[in-house]
Amino acid sequence: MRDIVRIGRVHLATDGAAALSLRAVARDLGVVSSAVYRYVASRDELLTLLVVDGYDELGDAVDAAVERVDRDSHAERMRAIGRAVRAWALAEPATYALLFGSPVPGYEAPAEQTTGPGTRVVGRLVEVWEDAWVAGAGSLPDAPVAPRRLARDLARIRKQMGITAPDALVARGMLAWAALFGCVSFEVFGQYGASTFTDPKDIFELHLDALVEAVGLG
Amino acid sequence: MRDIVRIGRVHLATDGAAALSLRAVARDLGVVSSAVYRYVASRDELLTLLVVDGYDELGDAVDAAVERVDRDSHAERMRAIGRAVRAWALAEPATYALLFGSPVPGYEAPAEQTTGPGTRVVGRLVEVWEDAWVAGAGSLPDAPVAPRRLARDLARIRKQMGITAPDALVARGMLAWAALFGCVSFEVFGQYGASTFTDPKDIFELHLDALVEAVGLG
DNA sequence: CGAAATGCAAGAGCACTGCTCTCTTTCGGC
DNA sequence: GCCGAAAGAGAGCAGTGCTCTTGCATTTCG
Repeated sequence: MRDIVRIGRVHLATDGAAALSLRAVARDLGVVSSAVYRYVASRDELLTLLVVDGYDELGDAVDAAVERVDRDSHAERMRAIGRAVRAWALAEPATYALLFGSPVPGYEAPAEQTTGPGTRVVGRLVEVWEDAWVAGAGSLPDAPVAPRRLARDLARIRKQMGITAPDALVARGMLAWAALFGCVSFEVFGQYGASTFTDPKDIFELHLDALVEAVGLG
Repeated sequence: MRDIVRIGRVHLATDGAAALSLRAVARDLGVVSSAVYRYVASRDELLTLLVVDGYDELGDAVDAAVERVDRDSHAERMRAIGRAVRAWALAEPATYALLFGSPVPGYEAPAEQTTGPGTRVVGRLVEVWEDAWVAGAGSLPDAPVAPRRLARDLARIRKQMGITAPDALVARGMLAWAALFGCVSFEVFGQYGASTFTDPKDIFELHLDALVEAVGLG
């Protein structure tokens, strides 16, 4: 069982998500294909196991990185999260693609199992921003955001996550969140072009600075 | 031949990229599978045709949108590009996923055919920023960017694309580019969560404003 | 201690996939 | 009318996900 996930991860890293074959996993396990169906209901369920596994690993990496930084250094904590996401994504591109790339066709990750681990990263980000806000370290206006229905949506989000930070910070946070994964995806998926940068980390650090500034932690 | 691409697009939209089957396309075409191989060398080549097709369609959509806006309204031109990308992505999620999502396993888009159409969107963005810069409409410092090797990379990019705008604008432009696709991907791939926003366009417009501001066109 | 019940893996089989090969039909130019 | 090129048909190979039945252990119960 544990072995199935382990070998599945190897295949995922080697051949990618859509090429994940239960038969091949069974072969590597030295067992016939029907035998693994005793432990895993379907290929999709194996995919779900790998999704959860990936979210957990990313979450652990982010947790470890953020805890190494002083709790009062809000900007640096945010940078640590960004760097951890990027480093993990570059180390595990196939798993990253499974989590944040195009959905695998015909496969829908069951929400009850994946939303928990899936929100760990954004949860950490929100934690940092909220900390900065209550410490008075932010520099964003606390005026409510423009369209009223959007303000209502943001109010609901604030309530759900227990945030006291104002609309502008929540909205900017979502942008920074999406932008962070946009940058990482561009780099992992090679959208920038092959040899554009001598060291891609340079431009990432610059972007990270801009995102820190965008949420008022400059 | 044209029919193959046409039906391929239908299947792409219906079942997704990895489920694209040459046999199914042949069936819909009322022809046996081997007959399709007279026109398309492999499944990967069909995928490449669809990639080029998708880039072209997105490029056309962006071109049409940006040309409807006055050439001097730089911020509004940038917004038009962003809106066009989002609208097209939501209308053609499968093709969008093929272009900007996880790479299809075992398939590498041949650069010589795809880089041309693939750079149309970013080319338009660069055009807008460069226009704004030469018109003196930007509000970004023109100090060179921090690490020297990054400055060299950016200088090479400027030369390649014929840009006169300073490092800071080029770097911020790349961030805005990645952030734009990050936002769109989050929305198309459902990373935000299912029913977070009453109208997702609200938050997108807000993010668009922030990106316009980030490149100094606020 | 022997028998029954249970757990687990094997193997065959179905329908599908990409792709290659050979055979046959069809159609246009001379 | 004929001949060659073009294009579809069909069989076949190796792979896939998944189901079902069979057989072999081990464990539990009478």
